[in-house]
Amino acid sequence: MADEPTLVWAKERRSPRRQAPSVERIVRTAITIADTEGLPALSMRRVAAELGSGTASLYRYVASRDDLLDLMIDEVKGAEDAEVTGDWRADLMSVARQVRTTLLRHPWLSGAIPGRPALGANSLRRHEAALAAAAPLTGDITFVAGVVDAVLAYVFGTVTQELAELQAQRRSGLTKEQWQASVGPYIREVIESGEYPQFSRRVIEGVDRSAEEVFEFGLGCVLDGIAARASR
Amino acid sequence: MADEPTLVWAKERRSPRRQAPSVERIVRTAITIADTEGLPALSMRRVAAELGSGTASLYRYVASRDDLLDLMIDEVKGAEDAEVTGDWRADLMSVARQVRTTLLRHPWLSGAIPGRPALGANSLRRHEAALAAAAPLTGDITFVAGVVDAVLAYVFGTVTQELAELQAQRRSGLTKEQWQASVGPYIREVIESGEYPQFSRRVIEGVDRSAEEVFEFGLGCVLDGIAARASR
DNA sequence: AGCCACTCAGGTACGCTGTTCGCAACGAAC
DNA sequence: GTTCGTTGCGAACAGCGTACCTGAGTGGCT
Repeated sequence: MADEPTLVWAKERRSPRRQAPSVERIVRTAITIADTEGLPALSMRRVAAELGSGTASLYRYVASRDDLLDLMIDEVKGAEDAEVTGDWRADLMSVARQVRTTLLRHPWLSGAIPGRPALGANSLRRHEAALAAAAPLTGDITFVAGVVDAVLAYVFGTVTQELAELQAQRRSGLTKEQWQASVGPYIREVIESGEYPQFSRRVIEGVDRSAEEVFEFGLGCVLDGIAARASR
Repeated sequence: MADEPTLVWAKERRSPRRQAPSVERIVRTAITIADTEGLPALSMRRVAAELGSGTASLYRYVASRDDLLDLMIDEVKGAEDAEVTGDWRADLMSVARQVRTTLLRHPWLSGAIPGRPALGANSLRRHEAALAAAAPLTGDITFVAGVVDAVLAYVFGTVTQELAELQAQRRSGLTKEQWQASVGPYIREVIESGEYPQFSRRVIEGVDRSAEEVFEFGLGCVLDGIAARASR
């Protein structure tokens, strides 16, 4: 302390060793960024900036951006927690609805999942819960597995469809009105071409059901089919 | 009003007076690159190199990489061509199988679709075909639309699951054996933890069915469910 | 023939990305 | 006090999408 530099401003700014960004903080921050700004906006620099740390520091905790995505996916799946009542139909519906909510709450999720096996702890827990829900159907685990795969596949598929328009809208950077104004004429043109009679009927005559109703309808179909097969 | 169309398909193609790297050649080249090397390897420079042209030249025919992806998706869907016999079940199965084949033939497809509305000419044609296939079920177009959405959602979902492991394997750059050797111990550990009894049963007792069988089983469920709901 | 208007290929450059390397600063152990 | 492993991170690299601009080539006009 004796020979402290006399001029404060002559001192270089030594790195004050900021607080360490743990894996969990990194993942959580990445998730909020992806939630609010979309997957393309999620860069390592962006995460580091949000955390107030250096970019390179992240690589002490996460091997790569790809790994970070894997961690994000599993983290987000951890929010689900279904209880098993023994009524396979109700339980599977509950699992399906939870998966749907998660996918909708994190619009980037459906785009991040393809190409990655779901082997994280939370993915496994969810899978386990789904299997347990379907287990009362039969003792044949192969059948149960098939049922679970089918239900989860359906859920992922519908929600992906449901999100498509929303995502495209966001990507284009337009407001909802601007978007519809730019899509409308194209659709009208398609209809007027006369080449897509069923599609036209769907657009014109079809009742505009909410995404939730569409989801429940399809889910009902799948579960009905399962019930039919199980009782054979 | 400046009606700048946001949809690629709404933009009319300019007619190149001179023969040059046309849109079709660009799209086709991009598809082969994505097929053989994966989506991440698909860069504008890579496409230009393959075509023997300058990178910047591509932008005369394609507005952006994103637009190129839209065009690729629609191009690839053009290969499908289902005929309608009037037997809704057989016809829907045929549509479903064709969609599956397409998704498998182009492993990048399932990862490129999320976030994009399917409004291209070929997407519409396929949707039209699916609606026509389901039309004999009932006169209620809303019901028909729901059915088609459910079936296509299921197909997309299962194939995405089916591709997950394959894609991860490719991403890791390992051979099939190396991959299995690296995953195996982890799975064993998961099983031995005892926390996932149903999952363990599935792995140990479950019959290992082929991807095709899994697909057909789930498809059967969905169609059975539809049949049950239609007859009510 | 000479000129203009125009199209279009493509080199260059900018700002961004993921990721690596090596150094500086620290806490603990000796 | 010295050493040593650990940790934060500035700087740099290769590669990306793409906007800008130059120059070459073409067709129609005078």
